[in-house]
Amino acid sequence: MKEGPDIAQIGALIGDPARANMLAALTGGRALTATELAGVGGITLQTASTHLAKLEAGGLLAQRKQGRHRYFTLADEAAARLIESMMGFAAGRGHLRHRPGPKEPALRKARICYDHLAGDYGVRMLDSLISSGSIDAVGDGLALTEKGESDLKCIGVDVGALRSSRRPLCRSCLDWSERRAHLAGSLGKALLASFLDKGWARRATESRSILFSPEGDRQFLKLFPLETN
Amino acid sequence: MKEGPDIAQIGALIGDPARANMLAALTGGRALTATELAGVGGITLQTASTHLAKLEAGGLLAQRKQGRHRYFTLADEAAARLIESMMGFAAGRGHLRHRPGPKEPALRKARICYDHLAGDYGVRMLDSLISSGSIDAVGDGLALTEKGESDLKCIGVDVGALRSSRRPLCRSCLDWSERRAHLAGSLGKALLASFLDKGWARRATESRSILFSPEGDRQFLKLFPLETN
DNA sequence: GCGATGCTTCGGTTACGATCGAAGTATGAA
DNA sequence: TTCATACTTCGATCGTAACCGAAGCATCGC
Repeated sequence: MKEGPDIAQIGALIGDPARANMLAALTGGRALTATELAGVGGITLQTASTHLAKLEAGGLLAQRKQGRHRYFTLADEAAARLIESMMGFAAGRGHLRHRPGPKEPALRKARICYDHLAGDYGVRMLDSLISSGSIDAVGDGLALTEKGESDLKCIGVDVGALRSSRRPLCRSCLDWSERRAHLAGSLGKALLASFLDKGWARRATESRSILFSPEGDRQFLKLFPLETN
Repeated sequence: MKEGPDIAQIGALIGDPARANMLAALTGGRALTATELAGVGGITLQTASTHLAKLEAGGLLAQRKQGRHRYFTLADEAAARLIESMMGFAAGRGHLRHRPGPKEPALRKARICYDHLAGDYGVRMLDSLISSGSIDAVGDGLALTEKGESDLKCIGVDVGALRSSRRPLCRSCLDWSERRAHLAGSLGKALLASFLDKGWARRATESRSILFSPEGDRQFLKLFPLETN
């Protein structure tokens, strides 16, 4: 025994409620200050400071000093994916932080997941891309097809530029509210960015919700129709 | 805030060293008794009993009563993948339970990861299957090709039977010692089973190592040659 | 039936870490 | 320089949960 990686350390880091709340908040993709994170954790600034130091030492967070503020984000995509996968598992086992029910319908409809679209709309988008033949669900993974590449160009997403990054283009991410996969990876990020850019939707200020305008809603639903068979 | 799944609960479950050790031991795929798990956790039977009850309540473990023994396993593949992904993350951040170095070379060479082959040999096998065209690494996932299906039939792995199960055929799993992917899923399981079946290798009794016989070693290396370019 | 083994439950101790008040450091504004 | 804001470090308190000894069930072998 005593061989292999030590999962107890990160487990313990995530295992504290205040820290878990901060991590969950950072899943929103925004950089937050220590004071803001103390708020979401429900603790004082001093306590938050020690928590944040521990999370950073554990490799879960990264910080960037800017003036007298200190902005925290999840350390990288690996950290984000770990938190997301824990959320998926927890949701599957019914470990929820609130009484179940439609507490936050907006959140279930569309929200941000690190940097891409999740919730009902996220799942619908991936389903639609697959049924239209833009994305191949082959084996356990996702791959963009040639048709998909040209279709996306029409919406204004330049796939070529995305390919140059080291980050995978398509990645499937388990949605905790829908219990199904939605599209992550640099393509997922670019798509969400384009919706925001077009003014179809905007980020809520206090929550992870993505709020679609009536017109944006119409466009989105037209662009990603549901399979009808 | 307070929306979404509660990751603190499972985090705390995994965060205790004794529990983490037990979970890591169960990654070996074998069902273990409460007494055995108390041993790997370094605690008394009473303490282990309460830990195991908590892990089961949290949905991480399943138990099966057999006579006066109580056998524990990871609850399902989702639980196993969660533990594996935490191991991968922990290893990437240098959180190891022992002083680094070649402590357990056998373990790094070949070991069991829930139910499939991991370590150097596991990574080599997947690389070889990809470069021979048996498996397509498309997008972020893995898919068996027609060539692969017929090739595997020659080694005595019946892919048709595997397809009928709900479990995905190919799945990539991050190897914590090699920091690269190896093959999981029902195909990964079937391949390891066939090696054991053929007598090429056997499981170590006290560790997660897979021990290849000299002849098995030869056969394995011949069957899965390394790309030489 | 009896004793032995495997495991659980109970009770009490103990230690670790989360918490906050208070004081200290750094950056910016005036 | 002085004051204010953002954050860290120190010190002390306090609660929770890990832990084990002892006792209680359940199952097996005889």
